[in-house]
Amino acid sequence: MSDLEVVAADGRVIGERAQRTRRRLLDATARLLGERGALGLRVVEISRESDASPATFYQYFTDVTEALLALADEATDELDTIRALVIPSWSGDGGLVHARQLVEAFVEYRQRNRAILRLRDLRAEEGDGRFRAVRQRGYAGLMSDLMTKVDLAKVAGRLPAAMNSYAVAGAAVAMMERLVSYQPEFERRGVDRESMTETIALLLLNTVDGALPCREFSVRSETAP
Amino acid sequence: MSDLEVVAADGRVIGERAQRTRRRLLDATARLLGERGALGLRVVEISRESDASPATFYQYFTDVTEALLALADEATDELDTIRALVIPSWSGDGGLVHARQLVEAFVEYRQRNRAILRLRDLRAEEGDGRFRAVRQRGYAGLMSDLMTKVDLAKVAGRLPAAMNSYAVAGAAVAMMERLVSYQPEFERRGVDRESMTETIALLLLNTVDGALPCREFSVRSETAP
DNA sequence: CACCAATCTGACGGTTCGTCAGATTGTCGC
DNA sequence: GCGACAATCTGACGAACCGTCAGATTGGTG
Repeated sequence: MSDLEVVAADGRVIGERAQRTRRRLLDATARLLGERGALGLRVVEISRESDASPATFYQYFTDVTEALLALADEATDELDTIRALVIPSWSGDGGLVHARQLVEAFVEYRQRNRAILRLRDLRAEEGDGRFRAVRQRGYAGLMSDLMTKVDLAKVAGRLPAAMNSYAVAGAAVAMMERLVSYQPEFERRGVDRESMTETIALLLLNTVDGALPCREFSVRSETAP
Repeated sequence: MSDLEVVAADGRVIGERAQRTRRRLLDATARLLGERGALGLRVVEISRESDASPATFYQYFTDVTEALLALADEATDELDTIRALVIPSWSGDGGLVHARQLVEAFVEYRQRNRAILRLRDLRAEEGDGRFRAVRQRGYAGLMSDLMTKVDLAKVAGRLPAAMNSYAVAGAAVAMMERLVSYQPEFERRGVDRESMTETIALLLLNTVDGALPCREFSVRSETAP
């Protein structure tokens, strides 16, 4: 969650002008992160791009990591808008449509914020608790919704009861993320984006809901006793 | 593939003593990468850890990135030993056993090399062609084997023909990788590692082979005309 | 032991980092 | 319009790291 009152590095609440400066610094950080990559970020360059002095940067952030955390926080907030797409039931004929919508929205979100999300996930996996908490917060809603679907499918016998819902939901998210990071590879292989989206939507449906409703492919399931 | 003749930064072939020095530098780089993370690597520190001067480091690598590339290359080579596990057929009762073996071997490999593989994948996704090539080389074999399985399942009607085999194989790998990166989260939730492995093995089987052979869960599929 | 090639390093100019004390800017009462 | 005060910004600095020389050290060979 973003702070209601924006504060400087020393915790002091800041005014309107300072907020604009802080914003310029954040925007420059995001831009340079995209251009130079995670390891190419320099405070001097961020300051230059923001028409500010390095000292100004340190007035709002104790270091580059803190600025990146703020950006990760903002990008994470956005994901909640996608959650609504998981709510409708995926059973029946409309299931694939819903799944496709989710995949498309997720990929678009992830693509648009790829640089900062990549960094957030790296730092989280490297064990930085702050980034881990942000990532956790971002996924919590989506994961929880997906787990509900998995549990329903388990009860209906379309998925084995032995499956761990959390692992299944995690795998589902992983598949969608992979679609983003492999997109250049896909294009190199001449596979168009739509076909990829469709495939992942099918896999998602199969993984989370246990059903593969296709014209040329029908599955009949028998529930457990 | 590793160079047959180890060379210095200027391309000169180096002798035995120099190779030991280079190895010390690489080992220190790997150690520090694990401790400090991708952004905490300093040439001075690598040198200190290796009982060498910074100048020595630059005799073997033009920069830190080149040392990391060498490490990524080594870690990538290892994956080929896992490939054999994908070969046996997953159809029938033994399928789950084979899938589980693959998941376990893959997770162990990925866990052991997590720091350098994380970095390799980050740099690859950031667009660095050298890291991208290494990653590509690492996945090529495994992906190709998985795609073969997907194609067989498609022909047998257990998977929709509309699915793109490359995307399915990519999704399968993504699921296994996620198991590694989420392991701390799993543990925090009190879910034991074995249950996770089992779930991913089931998903893998379902995703790549189109079958979910479980005691309390049976699927009957009708092939397309 | 003298020599040579391979290997290593001290030391340097250049850059970035993070932190002051002090300069600049904006606002408010008059 | 004009002080005065608080908020905001910055020049400048010591410390650390980077990457590169020329020259020192090492180990083997005749």
